[in-house]
Amino acid sequence: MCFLFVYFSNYKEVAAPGRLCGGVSIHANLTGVRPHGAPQDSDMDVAWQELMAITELQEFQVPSEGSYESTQYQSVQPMAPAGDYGMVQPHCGPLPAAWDLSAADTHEGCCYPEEMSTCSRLSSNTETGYENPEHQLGQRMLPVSSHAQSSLMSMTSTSKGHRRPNACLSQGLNRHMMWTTLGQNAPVRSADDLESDSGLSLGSSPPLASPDNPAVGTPGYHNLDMSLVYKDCEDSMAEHTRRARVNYSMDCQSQSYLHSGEHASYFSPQPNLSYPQSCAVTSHPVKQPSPAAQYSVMTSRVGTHHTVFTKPQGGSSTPMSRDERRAAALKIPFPMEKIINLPVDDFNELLTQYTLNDTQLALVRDIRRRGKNKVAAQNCRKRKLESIIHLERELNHLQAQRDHLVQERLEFTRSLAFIKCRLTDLYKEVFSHLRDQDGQPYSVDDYSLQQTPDGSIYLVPHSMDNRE
DNA sequence: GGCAGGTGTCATCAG
DNA sequence: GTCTGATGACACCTG
Repeated sequence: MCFLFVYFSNYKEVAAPGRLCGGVSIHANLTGVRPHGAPQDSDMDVAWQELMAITELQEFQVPSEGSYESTQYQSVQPMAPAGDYGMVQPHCGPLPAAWDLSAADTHEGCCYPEEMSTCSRLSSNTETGYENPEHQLGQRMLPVSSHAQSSLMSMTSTSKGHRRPNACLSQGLNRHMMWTTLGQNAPVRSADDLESDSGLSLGSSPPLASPDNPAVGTPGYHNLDMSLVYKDCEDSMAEHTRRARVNYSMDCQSQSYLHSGEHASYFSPQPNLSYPQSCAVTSHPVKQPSPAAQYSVMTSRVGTHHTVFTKPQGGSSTPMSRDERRAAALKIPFPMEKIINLPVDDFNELLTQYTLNDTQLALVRDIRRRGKNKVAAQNCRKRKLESIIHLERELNHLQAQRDHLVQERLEFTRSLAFIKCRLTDLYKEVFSHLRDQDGQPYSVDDYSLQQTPDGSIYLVPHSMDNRE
């Protein structure tokens, strides 16, 4: 046995809004005090008649002037930049001559004295409205009448004080009282009057009166659903709105008629979708950008950041939303922005400053709920899209990483094959230099080279390999 | 008319 | 128990 020593080489990552502006009120409309010189358009008349046909609405009495006139201006506290209420509408066309509000008595008892025609307001007093918070603060009105305040407080006192002033109002007996009071002449709606997406909270609204729902018709629970009130008045307004869409030349009139022009900026919980869309526009509708793009984040209270959306400035021909129409119909004495965006404590405090009936309170709470949910849904969808984008980016990154690893494995495989080939060549070369005692070369078939731990290389016959 | 995207609303759940 | 935000589901609208 010979010993050979062979050496191998090695391979080697968001105020108080303060004083508001005046305007023609739904109250005036509903009580038959048609604004002097109101538009005579037949469509307007139809809408008017539809409104007047709502007996329930006629029954709504504007609370004593003390409760509205003197209290609605009472601000809670500075809340939002005034300009966010979007009272500046530079593109408003001429006010119809008939709308000389100064001569109209419809302001008396009007729950929306702030809803003066945007056009006339702009022409007469540009500082009115929300543009000037300091001015608004200076115009705070007298506090709520003691009667109104005490009555409401007595109804709403809870263990949480102002925290939930009317938690008991939106439920239970008070609701029955409400239907009893309001349900005497509820119109019967046909099935096709119902919107499939009614927008009414089932939890806060009474059941619909229908043959299928006999319980509703029992004494003390008259067949009035809030949706009837909502629906009937909103139907007429919606119809009006649809017509207004068709005929833009009616815009100015329609806004004055239903004060939608002001409502569009005053009652809209959503962005005002009217941009420089002048009343003078008479034909082509203006393409509206995505509402989501119009939301903005603002600070409503000093030191506290609240995410709220604000209304873009300007615009007066945006159709009123359902909630806007409902709020208008029920004479909710504060803007949608407040209803939706005020912190809960401020919101409850606001409610204590007005005398609202159960229907109004329920509507306000529904509006607040829907408004907040709307924002939540928008945020949710935004997060969803961002999440999708993030996942897509991560997927792309992981695919790239996978491709890189596959490529790397391929290179390692090639390298390994090369090394094996090289080793085979060296093996053969070593064998070619080996000779036995007789000077004869060793056969690769009969012998193999093996290395010991100490680095020594041995020539081992296959017969010995088999034994091991 | 069908389709896709956007939006509002409701129901439900969790904190 | 109530309130509120998040979210799925649905309906509607629009291009």
